[in-house]
Amino acid sequence: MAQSTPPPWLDDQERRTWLALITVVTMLPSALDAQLAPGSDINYFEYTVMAGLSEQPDRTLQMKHLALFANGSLSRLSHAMTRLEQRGWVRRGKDPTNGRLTVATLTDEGYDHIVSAAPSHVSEVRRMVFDPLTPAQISALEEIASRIAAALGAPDDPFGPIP
Amino acid sequence: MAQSTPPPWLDDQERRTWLALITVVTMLPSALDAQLAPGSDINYFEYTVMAGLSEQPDRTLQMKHLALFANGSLSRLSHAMTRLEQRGWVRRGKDPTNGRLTVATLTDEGYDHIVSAAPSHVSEVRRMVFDPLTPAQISALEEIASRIAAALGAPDDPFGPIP
DNA sequence: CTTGATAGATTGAATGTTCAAGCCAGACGG
DNA sequence: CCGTCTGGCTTGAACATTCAATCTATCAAG
Repeated sequence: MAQSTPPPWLDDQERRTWLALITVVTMLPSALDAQLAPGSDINYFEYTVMAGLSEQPDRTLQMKHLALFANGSLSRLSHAMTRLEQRGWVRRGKDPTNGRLTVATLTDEGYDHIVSAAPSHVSEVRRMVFDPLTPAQISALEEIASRIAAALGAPDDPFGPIP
Repeated sequence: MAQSTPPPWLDDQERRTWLALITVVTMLPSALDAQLAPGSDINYFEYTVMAGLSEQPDRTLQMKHLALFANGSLSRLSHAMTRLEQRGWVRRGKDPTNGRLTVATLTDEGYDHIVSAAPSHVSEVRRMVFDPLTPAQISALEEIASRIAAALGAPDDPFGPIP
């Protein structure tokens, strides 16, 4: 009985799709950084961190959950926090209820800064991603990206279980 | 007459889509690197460079075109070539017909190496991207990613005009 | 010719990310 | 209690990428 072995190479359709996807995957991050840096002096990862905090009660979140939300390692977040802390946009402190947890807080200055950075950032996202797509394609993209994200091992809820 | 101003914020649907897309965009590169590094000692960018060369006549291409194909800057490529050259997988030389062009060539050792790295790489791409999707979704993704890539300013033909 | 301008490519310094090691507080078992 | 273990976080060094400066070969103009 012939074992059905997984098809080894990509066919033409898959090849074209892969090429287009990988182009987006490599160009989108630099495009986001390029838009944020001139006016706001932050990169996209730092933007995500601050935006994540701004939506939390007390604009505060534990490092671990923040890292998960921003799709980054704890180490990367820690370094980023050091930079943001030096600029006074963010603050770290021990969780009073549990001394081994660290919580990150967005300062007022940080809040002002992210609020001023947001509009042009959002409109750039819109221009690059949503404007070129039809409503049906946007809906299709949600499902497609979710499936790939799942195959990559992404957690279902970006904030994870917050006890 | 009310000017139709561009909608400032993302609605729920767009938000979910953006979240899923950005998760893919941030996780896919590290997943590709993680798969390649252990067995092959290269990152995805270096893989793309060598794979691109392997498909050219004489396994040779000019630096500029190679950079375009690999979605990277000339500087990034130059640094990568230095690393690959030190391992003997690639070679640089001046184009005899035009002394200010540099051509990159994949060596036999480089060819062997990329050939041995390819199967597991491709099957990982398949597992992460194509297996989770239906044929209709793959086809939709091609169009969607192409449109976004165009909005990001990607050239139509990844090899560009090669004179 | 000679000069200037420009495209292709390289280089080194600055910046950001990853990786591995280490630190500290609390939980757990004796 | 006391020691060990573990999870959360930080740190510094190694590595890759970006950015700006530089170099070189060609081309165009005078």
